[in-house]
Amino acid sequence: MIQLYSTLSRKKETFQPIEPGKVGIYVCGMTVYDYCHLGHARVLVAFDVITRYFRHRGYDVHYVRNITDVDDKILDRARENGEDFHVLTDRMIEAMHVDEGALGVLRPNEEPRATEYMDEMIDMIRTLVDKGHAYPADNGDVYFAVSTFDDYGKLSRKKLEDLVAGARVEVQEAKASPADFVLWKSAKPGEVSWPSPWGEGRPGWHIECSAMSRSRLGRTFDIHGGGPDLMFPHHENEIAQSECAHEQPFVNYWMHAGAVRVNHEKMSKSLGNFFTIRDILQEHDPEVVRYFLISSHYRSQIDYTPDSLADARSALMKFYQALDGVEPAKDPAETEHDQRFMAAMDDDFNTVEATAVLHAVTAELNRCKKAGETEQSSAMAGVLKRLGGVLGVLEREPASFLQADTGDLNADRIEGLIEERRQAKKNKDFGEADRIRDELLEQGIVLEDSREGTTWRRE
RNA sequence: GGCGCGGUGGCAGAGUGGUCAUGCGACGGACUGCAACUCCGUUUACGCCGGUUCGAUUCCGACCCGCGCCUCCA
Repeated sequence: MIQLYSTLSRKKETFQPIEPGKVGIYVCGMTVYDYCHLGHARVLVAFDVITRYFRHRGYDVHYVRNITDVDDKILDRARENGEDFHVLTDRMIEAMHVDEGALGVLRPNEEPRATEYMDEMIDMIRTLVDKGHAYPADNGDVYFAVSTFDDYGKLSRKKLEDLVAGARVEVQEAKASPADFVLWKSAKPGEVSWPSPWGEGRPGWHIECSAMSRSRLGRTFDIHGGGPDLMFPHHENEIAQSECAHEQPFVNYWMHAGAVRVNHEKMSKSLGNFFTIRDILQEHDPEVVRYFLISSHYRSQIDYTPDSLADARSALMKFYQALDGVEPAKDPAETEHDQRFMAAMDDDFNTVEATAVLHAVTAELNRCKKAGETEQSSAMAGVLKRLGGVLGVLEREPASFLQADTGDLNADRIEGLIEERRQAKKNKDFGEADRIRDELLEQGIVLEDSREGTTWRRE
């Protein structure tokens, strides 16, 4: 039984799928006007791990993650760049796929784009207008009337009175109430637009997720996820739209990832302190970044500091060193480690406890290797690969991690020096042997002698 | 101001009403030509004050501190 924390109830609940053995999950993805940053990476990796684990547990997962490819920020950026907005969004979507691929994020089953669902959105807005939940305003916009939905605020636990009274809600004369939000924005001359019963315009941000999730997963589905800052207003508004249009529950479980901070400050677009995935991958192995992200619970806040990836690197180094030189068994028998791993992941996807299991397996693997128990070593390596695979790590050959990016000091040169050193050691010229080792160490190459010979890795 | 989350050992970071987190680091030992890796062992925790309890880091209340959302943001 998988327990997961639902933002709606603010507690862990036993996951009960609508259809036995199946999971429908919708996650709010990117607005594609810029490169993905670490906050995106966190959401991408969190839900990648969650879907991988559901599959590991035998569920048939239908994972939908949308792409917002039309909105004010996109249109503004395209105008600044002097390009068609489609050119911008296509480029950013491609970049996103490259970035998430580097982080080992598997592609969702579907990635619907807002611009492909205009008819569905218009249809839903029409339903909301017909039912009296929405109204066309004098300025040509169509707004959702928040006061018509009694449950408004149930996800974010906000009271409508507070929102209306709050000074930070945009004052917009066309709205009947300050808390109302836009479903359809009328276009000014020359702006990108689509035809609608209310005139030329474009959809508001929230309606796309209501329309696309209904189209891909149905009127009620299992899990809806997203970043922490989407809870309000975005997810709250999605609930209002969908439940008013359909008169049935929208989502059974709401899941939100924790925020990413940078040097103790929230990372955000408005603060301009965000690191893109590309920036980070300039200096760090993508698997290290992924491991860093799963080293904390997906709901907790994490703080990214320039050297916060060092721990993640050490841990992966340890795993890969243990795997090095062992042929992993293909499908080893289930062990108590598997049991412990699943118990951890069943408990709201506790990747931290799960990585502790990885360390336990590694320690056992090292003991077996030391004792020369080839078969047991192979089995343990197989278990380590299997469990790592559920988290999306340890899927490479050890050498590709341990010896990655050697720059101008290539493998042939390193191995040549190792051979020179071997000769020196044979002649008991330890001074020369140490000199070669120090020379390599200065360039970040660590040598490790064992009975079988000398191996090397990046520091 | 409203709503919500959190304060764990040198650091990172889980978790639990009463024997272990885990990793990094430190210390001791084994291994090694010396190292590195690995193994064995040791070490230091639960913001503050009350309450409930045989017993609380874990439950309850107050307090202090930090953070998030309330505005585009994952």
